[in-house]
Amino acid sequence: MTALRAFEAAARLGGFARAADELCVTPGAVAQQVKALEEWCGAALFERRAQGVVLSWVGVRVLPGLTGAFDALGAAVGELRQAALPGRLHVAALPAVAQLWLSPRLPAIRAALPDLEISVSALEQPPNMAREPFDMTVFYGDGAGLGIARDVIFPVCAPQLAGQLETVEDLAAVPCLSDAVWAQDWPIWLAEAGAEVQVSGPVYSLYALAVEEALHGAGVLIGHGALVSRHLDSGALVAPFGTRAELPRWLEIGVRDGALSPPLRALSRLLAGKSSL
Amino acid sequence: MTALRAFEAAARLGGFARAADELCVTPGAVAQQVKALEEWCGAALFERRAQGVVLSWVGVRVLPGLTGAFDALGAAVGELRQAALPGRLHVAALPAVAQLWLSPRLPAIRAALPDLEISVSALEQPPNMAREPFDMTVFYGDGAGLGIARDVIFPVCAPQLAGQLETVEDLAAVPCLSDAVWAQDWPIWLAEAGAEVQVSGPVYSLYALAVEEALHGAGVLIGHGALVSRHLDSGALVAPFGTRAELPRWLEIGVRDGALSPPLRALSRLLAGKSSL
DNA sequence: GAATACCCCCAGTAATTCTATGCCTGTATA
DNA sequence: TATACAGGCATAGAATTACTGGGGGTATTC
Repeated sequence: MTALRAFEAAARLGGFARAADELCVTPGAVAQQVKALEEWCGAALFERRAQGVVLSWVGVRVLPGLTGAFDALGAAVGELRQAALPGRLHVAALPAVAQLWLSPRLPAIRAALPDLEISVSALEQPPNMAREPFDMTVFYGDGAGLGIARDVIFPVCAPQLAGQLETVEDLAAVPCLSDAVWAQDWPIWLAEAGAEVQVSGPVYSLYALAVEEALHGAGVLIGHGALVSRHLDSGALVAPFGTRAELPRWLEIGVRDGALSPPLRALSRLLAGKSSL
Repeated sequence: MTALRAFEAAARLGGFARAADELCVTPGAVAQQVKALEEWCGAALFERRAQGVVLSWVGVRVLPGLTGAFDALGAAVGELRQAALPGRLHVAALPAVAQLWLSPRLPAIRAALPDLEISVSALEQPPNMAREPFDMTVFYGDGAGLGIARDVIFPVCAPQLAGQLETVEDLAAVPCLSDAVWAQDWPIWLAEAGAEVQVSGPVYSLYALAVEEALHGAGVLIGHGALVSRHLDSGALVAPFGTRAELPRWLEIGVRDGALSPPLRALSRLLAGKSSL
């Protein structure tokens, strides 16, 4: 059973490490389960190569059925959760999105939809909606989902720091904050701005933390439109330069395939409709 | 996961005890799993009544999807086993059938189909083919499957004992062997024979054991046609009376729904074709 | 009014699964 | 050519999970 899950994930994702990631276990655990399954059925499911594993013929043959079965199981579990407590919604979002975009909107949404109980989980990677018990996701994606806003980046900083920034080249003289997983943001924007200057500064593992530091005047942050607009509106942050770089990705809402339940439809409408905030 | 299995079985079979039976665990284990699932999803899946449990509205709603998902999983596992080792067949049969009917036929079948590796498991109850990894079952059923022979019962005994049996009433004077799960055999046959006589004798939990005892002259056994015909042919047992009671059930072969693999087709043809033996 | 057939609860135990570690192999980098 | 690195293997011990076995309760059945 567990072995089937491990095999399905490894086969679908093409590696034990990735499967381990999805299943939230160590690669060793996946390897063990796959090996147990191979012993049970008496045939090799993968060919082991130095650079990873590739599906054997038997594996190729059984993967579609297995994937379909697990998807059906995931759908049944989702149906169970919804039938049990129709007003409960569970949203998964990138930590930065959850804290900087979703969280400020929740009070108004909870007031508008008082019968809903909305839970939020912060995840680094978008979950597999067909398997995990989430009702909605808010992540940056390639535009396949329900788009909220294009991701645009531009430097932002506390107002008192903006006086030091006359030209783009002045950035070399101040700390330039950035996020670890979005390490390319500064180079991309600098290229867009046509600047040759090298910038440097502290790197944060949590974007919200970098925003916090920028609010306190710790440096210039490379801001993401949707995540800093609130502070731009309030004046707590300002954008010292006019140049904006558009990234090829959108902040978007994802829902399970199939019929949207009324509460889910109401929530997604509220979230998508307020994109201009 | 385990909880989903437990719930599905309990809901489908209408009781924790029956589910426990199918899953080969104690009823307490099923109750625990179902309770855990109810706590996880936050709604009652069953209504507890004194005479058992009945599905709640939520339970009714999610059962079909869950059953379908588990069936799909079972089918995928079956596909895996077959793809891994196409020549391996696993037959489930009633212990008596396995020992007295199937086992004598296997040598000839193995000779005819040398590429097949045929395993046999003795089970008291027919397994759920959609879930358990069996390729074929041989049980007594109501005629829905591939019938082999109608179940007929009649007394049989060792030849030296037959001399003591002039009339049906003489049965009261000799030990009348019977099987624990087929306790009604003697009353049914006696009613068919129109006799008022009361018979008694040792009861066996294993029909094959009762046959063995009858061969040794320990008493008169209520014989099942398919299970004693071999000994009647060899003369090791004789039927002292002409009356035969036909039971409303047939010895029959069951296979998974869908396409029969060539090895399975060959095996079922051999087994069904040799029913006259 | 016993016997039966269910299910509930709890504590201890048994089984499974996971982590942690060191090792190996082939690829990519310097 | 040397060196890091990514991915998988193997084992033992640890943690989690699931199961058993006991006692108890409540309706139906004969």
